Amino acid sequence: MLREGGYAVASDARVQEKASIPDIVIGRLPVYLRTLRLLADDGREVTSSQELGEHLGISSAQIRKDLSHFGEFGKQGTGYNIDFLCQQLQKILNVDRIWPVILVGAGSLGTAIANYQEFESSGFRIVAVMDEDPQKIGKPIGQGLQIGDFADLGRSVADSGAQIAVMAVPAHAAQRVANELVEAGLNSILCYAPITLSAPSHVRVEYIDPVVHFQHMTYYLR
Amino acid sequence: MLREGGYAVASDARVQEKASIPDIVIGRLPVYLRTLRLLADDGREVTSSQELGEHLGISSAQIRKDLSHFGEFGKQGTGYNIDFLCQQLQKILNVDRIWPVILVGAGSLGTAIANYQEFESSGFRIVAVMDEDPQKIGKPIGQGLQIGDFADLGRSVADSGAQIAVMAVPAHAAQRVANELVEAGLNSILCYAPITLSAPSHVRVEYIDPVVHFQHMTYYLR
DNA sequence: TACATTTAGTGAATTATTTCGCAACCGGCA
DNA sequence: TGCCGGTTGCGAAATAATTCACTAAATGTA
Repeated sequence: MLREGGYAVASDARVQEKASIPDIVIGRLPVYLRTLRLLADDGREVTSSQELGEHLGISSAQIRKDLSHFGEFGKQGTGYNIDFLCQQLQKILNVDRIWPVILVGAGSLGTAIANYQEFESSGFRIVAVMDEDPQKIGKPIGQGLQIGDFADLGRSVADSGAQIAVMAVPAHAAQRVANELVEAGLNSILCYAPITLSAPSHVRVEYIDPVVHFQHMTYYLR
Repeated sequence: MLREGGYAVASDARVQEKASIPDIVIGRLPVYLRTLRLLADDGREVTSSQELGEHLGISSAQIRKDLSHFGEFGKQGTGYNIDFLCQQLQKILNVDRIWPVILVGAGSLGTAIANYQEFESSGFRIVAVMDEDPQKIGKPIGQGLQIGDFADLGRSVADSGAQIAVMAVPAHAAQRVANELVEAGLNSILCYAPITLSAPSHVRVEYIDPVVHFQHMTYYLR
C-alpha cells in the first residue's frame, strides 16, 4: 500500500483484532468526525448516513458499512445522534485524550504548524518544537513554547512521553531527522518533506506534499 | 511495439483514454516521479521496478502495472532509464510546463506556502497571493510578490490564466472563498482548511489536513 | 556462441472495496 | 392499535485493485 503514509503494525492481540478492519476505513473516520463536529457547531443534533454522504460526496452505504465495523451507533428511522457518534468516533480513534506531539523544524512551515489552533480540540498538543539552527534555538514559537535544540530530542521525548512527531524540515535533512526520531523511540511520523522515508516497520509514516496533489490535479487539466 | 535507440518510445504519452485509467494510479505517479528525481540527483541513470518498489514500500508488480497503462518505458533485463521515465511521467501528468497557481490566505500558513521553493521545479508557480485583510494587502510576500486584495480575484485569474488555487484560510471562511474561486473560473482547489467543501462537479478539490493524518495514526496507538 | 541471470509487460487469479437490496426497526399519526 | 415513510445494519453481489506467475527480451560471461 502506498499511502502518502506508512504501515500499520500488528503485534499484540488488540492490534491484531484491529488489523481486520481495513486501513482505508480508518482513514475515513477522521473526516466523518470532522464533518459531524461542524454539524454539531451548527446546532444540529441528528443526522443520517444519507445527509453525511451528500456532504462528503460519498455513498450513504459506505458510511453505514464503515461504522458497522465498530458497532451500531444509529437508530432506524432516525439516523445518528451527532454528539454520541462524535464521542464514539473519538473513542475508536483514540482521540478521547490529548496526544503530545513533537514538531521538528522551526522554519516558515514549522512556525505555521506551531501556530495552528485546531490541534488541541482534535486531540493533539505540540509540546516541543526543535531545530538544529543555533540562531533559532531559544526563540519563542507557538503558544508559550521556545525552540529547543534538536540534539536534546531524547530528553524531550522522555519528558513528554510523545509517540508522534511532525517533520517540517528540508528534504535533504529529512532522512537523517527521521532516523533520530526513530532512535528516540517515536513510532508515528507526519512528514512534510517531499521524500519517501525509510523507517522500520513498527514506525508509521504519513506524508503531506502539496506537489503530489497539484500534479494529481494537472493530469486532468489541459 | 515501437522501439528506438533501445528504449520504448511512447509517441505521445498523454493521448490516452483518461477516463479508463484509475484515479488511484494517477495519484501514485507524482510519488514515482518524486522518487525518480531523487535518484537522478544521486547520479543514478537506471533503476528497476524492484528497486523503486523497495524505496516506496510497494510491490514491483504494482509499479509495472501502473506504468503499463501509459506505454512501455522499460527494457527487460535492465530496467528504466531514469531521465527518460521522468520525462514521460512529467508529460503524462502535464507538468512538462509551468502552471500558475493562485494562493488565497496570507496568514502564517499562506506565508509558508508562498515561501516554499519546490513548486517551480515541480511544474508550479505561485503568481498571486490574495487576502481580505486590509492590513495585509500591499505587503510583500514570497519571492517578489505582493499581497493582493481578494476582491480583485477575477482580475488575477484573467491576467494569469490560472486554473489552480490553494486555500490557506480559516475554516469559517473556506466555503465562501471556494465559492468565489469557482465563480472566478478556477477548476482545481487544494484546500488546507479542515472542512469538506461543496463545489460543482467540474471542480476538483483536494485536501490537506494534518489532523486527519494524526487521527489516523492514533487509531493504531495505545 | 551458448547459457545463466535479470527484468519488463501482462493475462489470470486473488484479494479488497464498494454498492445493492432488503429485513428489521423507529417514530409519528389516524 | 395498525400503518406509513424513513433509516439502519448487513449479507450478498458487483467492482476495483493488487498480486501472481509466466513469456519474452536484454545483458553479461565463459
